[in-house]
Amino acid sequence: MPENQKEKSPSFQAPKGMHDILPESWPLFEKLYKASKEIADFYNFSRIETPILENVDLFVRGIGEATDIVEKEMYTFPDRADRSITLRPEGTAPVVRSYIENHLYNLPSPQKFFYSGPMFRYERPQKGRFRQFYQIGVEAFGAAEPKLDAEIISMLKLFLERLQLRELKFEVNSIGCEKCRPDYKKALVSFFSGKVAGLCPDCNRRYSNNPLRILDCKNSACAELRKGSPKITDYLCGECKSHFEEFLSLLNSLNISYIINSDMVRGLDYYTRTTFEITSGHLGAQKTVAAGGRYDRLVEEFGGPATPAIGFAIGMERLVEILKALNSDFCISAPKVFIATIGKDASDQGLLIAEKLRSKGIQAELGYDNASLKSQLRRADKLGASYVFIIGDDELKSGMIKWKNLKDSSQGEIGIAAISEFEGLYR
RNA sequence: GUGCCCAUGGUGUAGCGGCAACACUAGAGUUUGUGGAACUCUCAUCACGGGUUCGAAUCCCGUUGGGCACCCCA
Repeated sequence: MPENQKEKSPSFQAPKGMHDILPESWPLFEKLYKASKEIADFYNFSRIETPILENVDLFVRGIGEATDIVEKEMYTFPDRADRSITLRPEGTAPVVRSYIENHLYNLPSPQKFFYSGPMFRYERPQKGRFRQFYQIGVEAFGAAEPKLDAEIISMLKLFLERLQLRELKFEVNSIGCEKCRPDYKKALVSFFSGKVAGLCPDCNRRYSNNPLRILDCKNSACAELRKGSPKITDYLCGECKSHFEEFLSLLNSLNISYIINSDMVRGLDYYTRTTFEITSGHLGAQKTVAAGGRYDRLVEEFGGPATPAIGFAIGMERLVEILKALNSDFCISAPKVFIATIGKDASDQGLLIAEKLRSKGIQAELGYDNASLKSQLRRADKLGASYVFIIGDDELKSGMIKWKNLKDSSQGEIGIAAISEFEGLYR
């Protein structure tokens, strides 16, 4: 930066609700990626990556036309050939699309996938809620039995435990299938039919649009009015009921503590039977850290063979927020050696030595711009380097480089040619 | 999309109509080649745009961004 020359330039900002992941928090994101890859391997989930852009219809059909996401939260725009393109607001519909398009159902069943990447929702930003946010997701196709549901919850638990997160709440529910849910809806509507006047304006809208949503309204009047309302778990058909019961009993045998929240409703239309949500007390209103459920009808609805499926997604920023709150240690790796040089010739020699060391897998850093030896040492100290090599005219002449151990201040000399055998570098 | 709150160096704050201050961080230096301490110096068109005023960081309007809650969700 040239001094005294401040140019008048427009002040750019990241778009609303979008943020940079800076070097200081990247190690935490990396920790999540690493842990997810590890766990995915244990459970035989393989990596899949879908485009960030999809045709708008995929989400309209998949998530549901009347959902908030589709109605008001999608980034949808025409491309140059006037196709309607959407920045993916979630990961399940794209993976289902890929599963069908690439005929992955011809591979041995079940097929299990995981992915990670940015999602986009045009919402009002808040702590823990962004317009571009990152998710790690998991989808498993081709197994209907509750064993898979329980296994997936267990997988999620193991992942969270890897990150030392134990104070999380597991909530589970079953929202039935296309056979039993309509009966429940009817029962719910008739329960509320006499009470509509007392419900909040939002719930009046829900009453006709999506009565299930009245159940998780936070308005106290609505909470009062729904006391004694019919529970979905009492209306499950025989198959859904035994699926749910078996699922719960497997969670018990796996020693996973959970609570049944029969008011938990998912905002995406594709869910059937098992749904679940993991919440944290460390976040504000946006406390859901991971959520998912079964979607046994979606593959068929998209034109594929009837294939039961289940999946979940983890909100990375929210998890990172918790890790930060817990002061989770993460280290920025320090160079093993800092090469301080005096003069142009030494500086060039320093680059050669650094490159030689790096090619042997040793992390090395250099002084730049002819900074004084003092300031180079100061920087070496701040970076946390273990050793400094000092190269000046004398050293170039004699072929012997000075080394200094920054931890115990010991010093010594070593020949330039023998530098990569310097034993301190391998401790 | 709705309601409320906020915006001063890189960070955290003070200033409340009259010379923009403090702490920390970062960079440079303290007589010529040795870090961590001390000291010195450097780093702000007070988020942006307009208005009121002799005079605005301060008062008013708008914009942008952030936060809390709702809606909804990961």
